[in-house]
Amino acid sequence: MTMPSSPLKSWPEIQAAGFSLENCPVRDVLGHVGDKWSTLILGALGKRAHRFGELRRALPDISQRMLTQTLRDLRRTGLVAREVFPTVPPGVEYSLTPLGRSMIAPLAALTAWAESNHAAIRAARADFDRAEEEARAA
Amino acid sequence: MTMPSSPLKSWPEIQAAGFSLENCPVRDVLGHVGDKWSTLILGALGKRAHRFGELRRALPDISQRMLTQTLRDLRRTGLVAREVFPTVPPGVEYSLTPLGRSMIAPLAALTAWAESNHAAIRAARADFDRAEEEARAA
DNA sequence: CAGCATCCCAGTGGATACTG
DNA sequence: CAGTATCCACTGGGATGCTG
Repeated sequence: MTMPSSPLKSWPEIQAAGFSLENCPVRDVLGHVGDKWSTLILGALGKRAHRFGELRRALPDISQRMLTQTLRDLRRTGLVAREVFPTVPPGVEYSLTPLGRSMIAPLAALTAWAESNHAAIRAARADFDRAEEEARAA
Repeated sequence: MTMPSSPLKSWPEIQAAGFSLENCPVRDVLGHVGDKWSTLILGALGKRAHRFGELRRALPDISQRMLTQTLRDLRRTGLVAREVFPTVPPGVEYSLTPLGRSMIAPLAALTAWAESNHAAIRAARADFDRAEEEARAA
C-alpha cells in the first residue's frame, strides 16, 4: 500500500464524517493489512517463529529487500520481535510479539470473511466486467 | 496498496506455508482494507448512503479522480451499489450492498483492535525510532 | 452534478551486487 | 546467514481541464 510520508491534516474531519478512524495508528495497522507481504509474514509467524531464510523460503515470491523492509516495519509497529543468536554463522529469529499475537484474531476474522464470501466477490467481479464489456460494445 | 496486475503463481505454496490466504479474493479484500480511501468510503457509506458530492465533502482530501476510481473498484468487488436518479441535475447515490454491510463487522473488529492498541503501537514506534537514533549516534 | 481524459511527479518495489 | 546499497522501471495518485 501507499502510505503518505507527510501526515494528512484533515483526518479529524474525515473520521468525524464517518468511521472509527483514529489519527494515525489505525491507518498504520490497515497499511500492514493491505500490504502485499505483511499479512503473509504475520501468518507465517503466527504458526511459529521463523529464521530469516525460512521466511524467504516460505514466501517464494518475496525479494529479500521487501522481506527485510517489511520485517523492519512490523518490528517498528511492535508486532514482530527479532532475536539475534550470536552463533557462527549468525542466526536471527523472528516471532510475533504479544501485541502481534493479539492482532491475529481480528485479522483472521477479516480473512475468514473474505474466504467465505469469495464466491460472491468473484461473481460480482465477473458481472461487473461483463456489463462493462456490453456497454463498450454498444 | 499495490496490487499486482499479474497474478502470483506461487500463492498455493505461500498459503500452505502459513496462513488462510485464498487464491485471490482475500488479497482483493485486503487490498481494499489497506487502501488509503476504501475504508474511509466504506465507513461513510456504512453510516448512510451518500451522493458523489457528499462523499467528496466527507473526505476532504480525496481527489475526485481517486474517489471515482475507488468507488468503481468497490462496486466491482460487489461491496458498493450505485443508483442513478435521472433527475435534473442528475444525482447518483452510493450505498453498501448486503455484501458490503456484512464486511463492516470484521472490518470494525480490526479497526477496533487498532484503536485499543494505538497507545502500544505509538510507544513501539517511539522506542524503535529512539533505539535507531542511538545506534546511529554510536 | 457526476465523471472521464491527460499530464506528471514521487514513491514503491524488483534485480543485482556487496558486507559483517 | 542476514542483511545493506544502488539502480531502475512501473504505477499510484494529485492537479487540471473537458463532457453529458
